[in-house]
Amino acid sequence: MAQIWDRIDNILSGKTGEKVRIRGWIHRTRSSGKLIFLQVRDATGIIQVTIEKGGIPDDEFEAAKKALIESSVSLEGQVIKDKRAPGGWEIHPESFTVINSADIFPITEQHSTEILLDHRHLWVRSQQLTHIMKIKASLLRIIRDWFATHDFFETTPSVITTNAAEGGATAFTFKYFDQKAFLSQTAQMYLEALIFSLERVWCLTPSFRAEKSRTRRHLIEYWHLEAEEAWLDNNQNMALQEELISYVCQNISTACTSNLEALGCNPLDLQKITPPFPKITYKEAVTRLQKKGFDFTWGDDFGVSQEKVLTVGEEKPLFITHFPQEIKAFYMKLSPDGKTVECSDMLAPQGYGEIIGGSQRSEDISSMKMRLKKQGAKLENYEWFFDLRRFGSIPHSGFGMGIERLLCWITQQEHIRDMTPFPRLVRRVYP
RNA sequence: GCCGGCGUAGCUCAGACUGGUGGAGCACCCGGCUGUUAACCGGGCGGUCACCGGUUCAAAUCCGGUCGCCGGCGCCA
Repeated sequence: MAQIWDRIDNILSGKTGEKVRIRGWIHRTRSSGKLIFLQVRDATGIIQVTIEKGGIPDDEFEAAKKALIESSVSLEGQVIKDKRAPGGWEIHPESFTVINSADIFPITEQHSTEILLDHRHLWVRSQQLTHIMKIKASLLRIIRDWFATHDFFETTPSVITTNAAEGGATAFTFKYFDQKAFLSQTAQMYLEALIFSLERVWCLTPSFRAEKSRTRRHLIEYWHLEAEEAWLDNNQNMALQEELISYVCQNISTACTSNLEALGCNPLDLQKITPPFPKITYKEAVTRLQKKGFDFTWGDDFGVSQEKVLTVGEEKPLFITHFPQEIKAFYMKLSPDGKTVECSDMLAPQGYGEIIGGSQRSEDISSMKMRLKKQGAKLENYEWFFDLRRFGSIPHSGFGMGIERLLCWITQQEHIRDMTPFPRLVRRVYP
């Protein structure tokens, strides 16, 4: 027999009739003897259920009174508009069933970071993480929309590889039958191979970095969005990035208004993110830092304090272009000056850090080989990559974005670990 | 990898400086309460003071070591 269940968000917006049937979990519970107040949660919201002694059969009343937080329940009753109820609406049940009477829930109002991470499988039920996961789902949907309407093909490269593109020292290695392989740090090289048939490609894959980073901006495993575009130079590459980020911010602002507000964000701030974004060269950034008293010379890379100073007061993300080749990857195209590369980092405002790194790609095999040798890389692993320059090479560019970094800035949260349900951190791989 | 902080009841913490019979709030259980918003009131349950060693008549407390967790930096998205 089919039963129709009402959604709590519909009840709270007054869209359902007077009699409703819901199922969910007890979020909070209070009792004053002959009156029980339950906050019941489903995937769409929370509503107060008020049960009077005598309003339902006595055994159901006693079961409801005894049920602890996170017990699963179903009930049927009248919807009443009442100012005293959180949300303005409540249900007065005629029948009430405890599906599973929960054990004592280990997470209470007071809790340390450690306990929350140890009980992550239960903490994912929290309002904070629920709002973030809903926004993340919207974020991914909006990104797919944008690429689909800009002539990109979504592709599915492997996350198992023999080249550690970022140098090798920070890649996870594992036994691949009788060979050694790495967990991917980037899909970029594979995307480059795909532009020769598809021209504009993108992908979303996990990337893995075996760096012992202990910061609020790092995950060992993160969702990496990467795109590669045939025929585009670095300026056109940046134009794509600012369009994409703006589109995402505009649409998140309207699609996730209540979730953003629940997290303490003002959705209108995201409306202000429109192209173009400010752009400065690495050289200008160095000058700015020196003027502010930093002991910083050409060739140094920016640390956290430098990034904060450069982005302070900015509403929009900031592009920094043309870094010295020595501090950037071997595959970036050398600029005409011979010292810098055609690249750009997009820094989020308020010190949320680099959210996108992009560049025009080198087509010069010998210069790439020279730079790889300096890193001590094994050139034979890159032969297939050089082949891409031997068979119809063209100008092309691409970029990579950390989804969780972007989400952390959009939701203005403290720590990147809350941007993913089961964060993998240096000292934490369970649960 | 470097620097710093923390570890006491299921949870959050006080007690440590100045060694002398381990505490509070929350959770949970029992009782009371028909409008609660982290409800409230009364009672109860609850401990290898992270672990190992040392000093001492006596160690949660002082000393040494180990382990675990958190924060920051570096590296990066």
